[in-house]
Amino acid sequence: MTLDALPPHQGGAEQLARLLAQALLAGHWQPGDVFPRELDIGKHFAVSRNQVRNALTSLTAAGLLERTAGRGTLVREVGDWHLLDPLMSEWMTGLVNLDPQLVRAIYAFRFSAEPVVAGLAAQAAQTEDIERLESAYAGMKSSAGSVEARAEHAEYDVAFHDATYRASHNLVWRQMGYLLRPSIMALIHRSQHRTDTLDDSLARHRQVLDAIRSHDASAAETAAREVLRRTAIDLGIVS
Amino acid sequence: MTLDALPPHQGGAEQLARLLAQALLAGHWQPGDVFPRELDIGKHFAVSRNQVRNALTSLTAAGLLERTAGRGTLVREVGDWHLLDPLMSEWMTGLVNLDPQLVRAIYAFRFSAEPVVAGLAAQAAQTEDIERLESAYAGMKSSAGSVEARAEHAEYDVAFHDATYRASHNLVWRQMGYLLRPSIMALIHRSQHRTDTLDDSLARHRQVLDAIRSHDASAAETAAREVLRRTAIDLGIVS
DNA sequence: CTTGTGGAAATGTCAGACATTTACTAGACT
DNA sequence: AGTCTAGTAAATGTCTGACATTTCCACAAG
Repeated sequence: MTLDALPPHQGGAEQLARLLAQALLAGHWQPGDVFPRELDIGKHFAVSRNQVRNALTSLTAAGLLERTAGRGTLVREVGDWHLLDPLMSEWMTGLVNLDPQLVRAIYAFRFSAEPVVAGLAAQAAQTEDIERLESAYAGMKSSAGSVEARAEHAEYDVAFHDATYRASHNLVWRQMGYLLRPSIMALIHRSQHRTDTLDDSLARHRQVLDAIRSHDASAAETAAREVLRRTAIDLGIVS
Repeated sequence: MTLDALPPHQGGAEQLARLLAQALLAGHWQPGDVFPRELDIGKHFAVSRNQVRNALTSLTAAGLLERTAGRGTLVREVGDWHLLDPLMSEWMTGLVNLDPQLVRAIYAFRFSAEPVVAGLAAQAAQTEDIERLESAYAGMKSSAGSVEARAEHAEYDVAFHDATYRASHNLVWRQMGYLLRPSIMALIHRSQHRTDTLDDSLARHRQVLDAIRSHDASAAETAAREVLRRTAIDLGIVS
């Protein structure tokens, strides 16, 4: 694989990093492939070697690449990617054709984890957590009608789930909020968002909110599972 | 806080990063404090500005620091730390006096997550997963007797739990194996490792192994909970 | 067949100058 | 007095060129 298929770029090393990362995430290179050399990348995109090195440092930290002096830069296999790195979430979020294997893996994780998190949230939620959830829910509701507000709706959707993770009041679970954004964005992108499915999704979110507000852990668990079942349908994972 | 209290260092930027990170993790600086300037760090440790910048890049990527041109380097608050970053695990592993709040947070996470993971592992485990678990269990057993083999025992303990996460065959859960090392190391460091508690721990691990081997998800869940109850006692979280 | 030696090619490191951003200070003007 | 506006200092960010180090490979000597 060469660099020729990649679009031009404009801006600093972060833009370059995003560009290269998304090419990797889209599978333009196979695991074990040698990645282009620093100087070639710099020449192709007309940036300094510094910028290239900064970008590659990010990709290496995210587990996408493996660099060794003398040998060059190799592409690591999917199992080694740091899916929980916030940078990864950012890169995945803007990607339209995310690898279906990844989408399914993230969904499977959420399906096993989020009920537990919702249960913890029901136990640990404070007033401010409830307020965050209510505010996000209200946003989802108000942006549910129009088609052009689907980006806004997605943001509120992300905010709702992130608020759930934060409400667990656990430092580790809280970190995983990052993972939600690409998952939900993929959801929004694939689903048609017909009015009935949106209403259904909204109702299920409300169940979660109510259960957490009344500190009912087991109700929160089952309600979270129901939300994710709806998600699975919209993602095309089950029918 | 100044740099004077830190031990000297020897080696590349990674060593320096570890040193500074461990100082941060130990709470030598408060959130919001200004971190020493690049040139001062370089002067103090007699390294080039490049090394310092490389080290600080790692700390920034891990969410420990926030850097802005003109203002300087600030220490971020605990909630922003990327606890799931593998580098963080590496830094925490070698730290003797880990913040008890962190130890408890990681333990609470494991207590809520690991039963689920064990359940998934029971459903998804292949032959090679079982073999990994058995090999780790055998290592734990063989190194259980002697006191001087406690480091070796810890490695097998880590390997056992890591194998459990891997056996879930989920790309996201698999990433979390990193988090186990500092947790288990803290455990080893604090517990006296008397023979009876070791035997008890071993027996509970065996329950998990058996449940996964026989693909009994709910048995694996309860067995994992039992392992973690033993862990909680040894960590001094409950009595 | 093995071993060693040299060179090519890649990433890693260094040093210095310069750019950019930020915060603060002093002064002019109203 | 108060407020806006240069101007300056100080920090991180960037560029450039040279050099160091590691790795691989080819080729020749034993």
